[in-house]
Amino acid sequence: MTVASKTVSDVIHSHFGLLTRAEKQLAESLLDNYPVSGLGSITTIAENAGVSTPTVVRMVQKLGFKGYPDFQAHLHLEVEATISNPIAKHDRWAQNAPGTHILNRFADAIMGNLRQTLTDLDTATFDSVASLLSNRKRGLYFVGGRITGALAEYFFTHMQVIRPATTLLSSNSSSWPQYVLNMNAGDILIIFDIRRYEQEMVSLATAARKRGAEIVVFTDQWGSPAAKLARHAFRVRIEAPSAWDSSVVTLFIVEALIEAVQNSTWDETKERMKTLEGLFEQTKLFRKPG
Amino acid sequence: MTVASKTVSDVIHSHFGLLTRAEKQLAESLLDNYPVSGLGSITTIAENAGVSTPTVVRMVQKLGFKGYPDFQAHLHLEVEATISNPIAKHDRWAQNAPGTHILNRFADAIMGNLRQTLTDLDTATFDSVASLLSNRKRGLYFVGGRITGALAEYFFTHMQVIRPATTLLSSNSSSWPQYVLNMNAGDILIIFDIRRYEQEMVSLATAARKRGAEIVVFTDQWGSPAAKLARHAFRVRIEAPSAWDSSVVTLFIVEALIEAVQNSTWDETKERMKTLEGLFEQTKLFRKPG
DNA sequence: CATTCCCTGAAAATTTCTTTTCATGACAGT
DNA sequence: ACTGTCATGAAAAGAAATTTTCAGGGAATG
Repeated sequence: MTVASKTVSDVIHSHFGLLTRAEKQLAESLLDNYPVSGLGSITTIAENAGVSTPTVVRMVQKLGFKGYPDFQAHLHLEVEATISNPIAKHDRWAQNAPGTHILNRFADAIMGNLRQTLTDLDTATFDSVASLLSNRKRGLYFVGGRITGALAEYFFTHMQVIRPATTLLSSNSSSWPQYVLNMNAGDILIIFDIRRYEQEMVSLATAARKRGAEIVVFTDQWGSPAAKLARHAFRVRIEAPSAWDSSVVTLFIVEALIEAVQNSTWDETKERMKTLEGLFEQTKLFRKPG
Repeated sequence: MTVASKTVSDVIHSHFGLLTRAEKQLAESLLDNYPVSGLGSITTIAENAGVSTPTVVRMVQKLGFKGYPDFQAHLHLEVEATISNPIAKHDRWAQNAPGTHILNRFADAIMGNLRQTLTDLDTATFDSVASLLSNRKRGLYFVGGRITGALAEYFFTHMQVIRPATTLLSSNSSSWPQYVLNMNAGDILIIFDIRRYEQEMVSLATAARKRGAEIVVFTDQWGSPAAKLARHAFRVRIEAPSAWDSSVVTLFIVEALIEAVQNSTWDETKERMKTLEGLFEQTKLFRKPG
């Protein structure tokens, strides 16, 4: 094979599937902090990756290099190309693409959203919500709109594993009254409502409040009307260089909450997850193999 | 002497007057294309400078380094500092919270994931996939697993607005054969498969391939087995300070793709969205006000 | 349960790199 | 011109890195 035109990183990726366990471990170590991680001697990088030097030799040969020195020479060329090219000085995220590539523009926007959201976010709110969701006596109800329904589902799927009494409301508002009927005082309704706010969300929130439920809202910086009825609201920045809004930061908050809840009830959660594993295994036995 | 705070370049400059003819020659060779020129072995840089290796040793010792390896280690650190660190690391993202707050730790992790993913990502792959998805003659099929199903749904919901012929497969694998039956050659199957890879995904991918479908896989850095059958695969970093993997960066790629597709077919999409608006309005009229 | 295959790292063998030694030659001062 | 000093690189010695060999071990297969 010819290695000339492709970067070492490319070569590693294109061969990744063919690598063995120790080799994958090494490859990851190399790609982590690439390409600087490959600057040292074969002994050094073997140690950093936790593999033996023969593994290094075998892998670089498998990748098509003559030997470690050859491999390193290619890396040096790349380092040189990266450093000596002033434009490449990381005003861009994705290499080998213009700074105006959609990936780079998106990355900039998401960074800004994340920073702004976290600046505005009150960590006390976050902690309070995490604590609310950790309380197993409270039932959880998740609901999202047309677009945000997927986020609600994502949140629900995780919480369902972590704790009992979690319910995902259908995106179809006609079925909501039945869910409200089942809500008890102290239950929590988690609403995702991003702009083009859905009118029905307010009705749902009002009805839930009447049943004594607490409301947590994920919305954008302008605020869903449902946020006014909420005990806690997360105002997330959603701007993207796109005709669509970005849910990346919202998902970020959701994942952080999942971890916070899981962490605060780990002992109980651990048991649940073990049991779940068992159930999955059983389910597999019921099925015919692929 | 301590070399810690000063760069190697500084040290060379400050000692330049004390250097002999051959050493000055070597020093200039090093400063030319600094610091990359010092990456190779002592033999290499001696040759490049046109001096002998003992001259190199004598000079670096004169500069205060223990020996050539010591000298080179310092250079490596400088190269690393120059290359990495594209965005200054925030000691804390969320104000008024300790740096160890889950939000801050999560933000660090996601930033690392995003950076790493974009470094590894081939923009040509991204563009190819965007182009594939933009082709309205190709039917689109989305499928995800237990956790990633929400991502598939999110992607699907957007693409459904942007273009016709999009289908979301149920997470339940028993219904997949019927979908495969409807696939035509050239159709595209978008698979989300993150670790704890689901065995059925490979079967699905194989079956789809037999029907002539192209496969695009979203997976993690270790790679779903289904990725081997794929025309294109996105390897996304998913590590988080959590018992769960993070889907944030995956969602990022999805959103960027949505925008890329939408952008490349804006004229057609615009019409569709207008029509859709109208349909939503109509639906509202059918309902009683909340 | 035996067998095969292949990954893996310890250790040896080999190559390369780094340092030291030392002879040569240039130059300055006498 | 003689002598001492010092820079310089060839070559040897020493150290480290790289590659190869090989045996143990684990997973897959029959």
